[in-house]
This record gives sequence, C-alpha cells and structure tokens, in this order.
Amino acid sequence: MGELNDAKSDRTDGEGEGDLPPRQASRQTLIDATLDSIAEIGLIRTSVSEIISRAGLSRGMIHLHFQGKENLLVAAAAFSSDRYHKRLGHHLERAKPGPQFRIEALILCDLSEEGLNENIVRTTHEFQGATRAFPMLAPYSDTRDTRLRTYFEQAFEEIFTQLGETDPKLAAQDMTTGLVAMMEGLWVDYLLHPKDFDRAQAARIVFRTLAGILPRYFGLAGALETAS
Amino acid sequence: MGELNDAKSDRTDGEGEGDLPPRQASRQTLIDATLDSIAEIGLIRTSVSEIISRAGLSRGMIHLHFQGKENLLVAAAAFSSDRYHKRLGHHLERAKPGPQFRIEALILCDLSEEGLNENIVRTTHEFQGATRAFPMLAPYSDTRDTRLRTYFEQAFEEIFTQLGETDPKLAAQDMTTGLVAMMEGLWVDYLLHPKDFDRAQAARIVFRTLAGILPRYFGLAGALETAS
DNA sequence: GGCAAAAATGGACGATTGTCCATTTTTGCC
DNA sequence: GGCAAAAATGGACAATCGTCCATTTTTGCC
Repeated sequence: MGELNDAKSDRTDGEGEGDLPPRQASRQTLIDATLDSIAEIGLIRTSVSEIISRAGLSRGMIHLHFQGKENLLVAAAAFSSDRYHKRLGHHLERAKPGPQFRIEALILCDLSEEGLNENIVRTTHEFQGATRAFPMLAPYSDTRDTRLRTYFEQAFEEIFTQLGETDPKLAAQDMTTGLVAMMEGLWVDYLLHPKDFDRAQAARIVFRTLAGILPRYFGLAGALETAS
Repeated sequence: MGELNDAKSDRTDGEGEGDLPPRQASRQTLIDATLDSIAEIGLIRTSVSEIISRAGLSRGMIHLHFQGKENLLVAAAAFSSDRYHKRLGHHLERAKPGPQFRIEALILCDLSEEGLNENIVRTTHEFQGATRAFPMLAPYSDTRDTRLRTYFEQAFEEIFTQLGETDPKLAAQDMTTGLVAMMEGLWVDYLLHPKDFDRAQAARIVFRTLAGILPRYFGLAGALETAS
C-alpha cells in the first residue's frame, strides 16, 4: 500500500523526533545519490562528501534532512526495499490464478530486467553485508527474503495440500528454503558476472528444478496449466 | 618456495618490492587479526588501529610486512581462499569413487561445521562485497565459485554422459549453475540467520532437488550406490 | 660479550571522515 | 514589495583514517 508518498504534514513519522524536515525533493535526491554511490563504488567509499557531490547539494543537507549519515543510509535501504516489494506485488497481481502461477510470477519478476540489474543487485548486496557495521539496516536486508519466502511458502503449501502430502507445511518450508536459496545464489552469480549472466538459462534451471520435484505443476518453460 | 631468510644485503630499499618480508609469525598474526575483525565488525570498520589492537602489535608492523593496509587485505583474502580450497580437496580425496559421491562430498563439505561457520561466511561475504571498492580482492572472491563450479561440472558431465544425454556439457552446466546457486544461497541464509540454520534440513533440501532431476544417482539422504 | 642486522615500536603527519552551525538564499504569505 | 519562515549553503571542528620513519628492542652469529 501507499507508504512514503507526500502526506505533506506527516507528523507522526518515525520515532519521537519533534522537528520534521519537510522538503521532499532534495530528500529524495539525497537518497538517489546515496543508492547510486553505493552501487557504483560500494558502501565503504560512500562518504558524505561523495553523496553531496553526486546530489549536487551542499554539505549541511544531510544533517538537515536526516540528522546524520546513518539515518540517510537507513532511508535509502528502506526506499530500495519498498520499491522491490511494490514490484513483487505488481507481478503477483498480474499472475494467473493458481499457486504455480504465483510462484512463476515471483521467479520471473526476480529475474527480469527491472527486477535484476546491476544497481539493484549491488545495493542489495552492500546493505546485506553492512548489517554487522550498521545493525539498523538489518530489517531491510532481511525483508526481501522474509516477504518473498512468505509468498512462496503459501503457494507451495497449497500445492502440497492438493497433492495430499502428509505434512504440507514442512514440505512447503523445504521447497521454499531451496528455491529462495537458488534465487539468492543466482543474484550473487549475476553480481559477480553481470555480463555472462543468461536470464533465460537461469529461468530454465529454476523451472527444471521445480519440474523435477513437482512435475504436475511445472515444466521446463514455467508453470503448467494442467493442475488437476 | 620457502625463502624466508637470507637476501641479507638487499639494501636498495627503494620503493620497489625488492625487500622480502621475513618474520612469518607476526605476519600470520596480522592476517588472523584482520580476518577476525572483518568477521566481527565488518570490513568497513576494520581499520589499521583495530587490526593492530587485536594483533597486539604496533602500528608500523602493517607497513613493515605488507607495505600498506591494502596488501594486508589481499593477503588475508588469499589465506582464507587457500584454506577453503584445501578443505575442499581434503573432502574430495576421501570421497568414494563415482561422480555422485564427489558431488556429495563437496556439498557436505560446504555444509559442515568446519566449512560453514560464522567466521567463514562473514569474511567471505565481506570480501565478495568489497570487490567494487578493492578490485584486487576480486580473484579470491571469485575462486570459490570457479573452483567449486569446475568440480561439479566435471562430475555432472560424467553422469550425463553415462545417461546418454545428447548434450552432456550443456546439461552439466545447467545443473552446476543451479547447484552452486543453491549452495551460495544457503550460505546467505546461514549468514543472516546463523541460529535458525539447520544443516540437516539444508542437506535434505539439496539432495531432494538432485534426486528430482537425477533419481538414479541421488536420494533424499545423499548419493546412491546404484549407478549402473 | 660485542655488534650488526632484523624485528618491532609508537608517534608525527597530512588527508579525510562525519557533525554541526553561523550565514545566505529562496520561498510563500500579507 | 516587505518580511518572516523555510531551505540551502559551505566552512569550522575534532576525530579518525592510513602512511611513514626515527628510534628502540630483540635476534643471531663471531
């Protein structure tokens, strides 16, 4: 649903800080510059000077809008995470009915040009790795897996229930863990070799794996219509 | 190989790399301290002061042994990578003959307590993410996938050749990419939730996936003896 | 024990970090 | 147009960064 858009006097925002810096445009400029810098030169080298240089703004803006660099990083991670989940929801809405089609939609979303590109993969990976240094980033790094996992798990549970599995919850958990791991690993693969990465091959591999375990629901090309 | 003494009168002392760093003990102490620091507080916060504090040595030692922080990071990455591959080789030697047993050995090695623990996962992930900031670390981050991938690919090619697959090389590539991705993803899973991670479940998931595609070679518990 | 080389020390150094604030510029309402 | 509030500026500041070197301590051979 609609989070962080306008709502001009959103007073209750965040914790109990009294003063609310409003100007939205340069706030977003700072977030964009931060994400660009992280993607391009990494979180380590993303300094305040680097950010304001990319944003074309002055030094004090970060403190004015975010009361420090750390909050800016959190805001950037939140923005990135939110964008990711909006995309997921978008693809889910367009999916045909049936659990196997929701699973297919999520997989194809995560491998599409808009869902899997160098900027996204780099920033995601950087945030993930910075969890130790900046614990407040953890929830946003974790959300990707958590939310994606939930969608997968529900869909798999439907399937295993249909199949009459004795413990559909456990089977769904295992399938989800394996599938999320494979998707995560493909992202790392893309991160390390963006030029050699083949989206079609990646999708084929994922669906071949699913077809091996759930042949009535998945084929090599994706989800199958013929679910009893 | 082992030249750690003599070269006594290499007095040129210019900025060329003529002088050989001799004292091995404190050199290793620095590497260990660096890896510990990276695992514990992350690469971002691993400063020279932090390293020498953990090592119990003095400030100048880094410059004496490594001519700078960057070379120390490279040496630490190289040491970590080397240790990983020695462990892989060890497990490969002990594997029963047959490609499916080599694959099983690699998987179990990568999921064992000695192959998958918080220190290893954290440092590996940190180095992987630092590739953008420190390009000289790239080869050592890449080696893990490359070497593991080679082992898998050869074994799978044997299997697919035995099965009379029309294009055993391509099939082996796909299987390898999927399996490496899944292993990589399980590492990330462990990284984010070391307490909740279940090694037995992880192994079961991997073998269930393999069993789905290669049922004559793998069962839910691991590799099968019955490969005609 | 003497003594030169090696190993190790720890402070100086300039550069850069993130924070903060006194100012200036822009905005928006009368 | 005037003028107060908001937005934006850019430099001061202490702290920390990594590098480097003059010095001291330890080592090893005669």
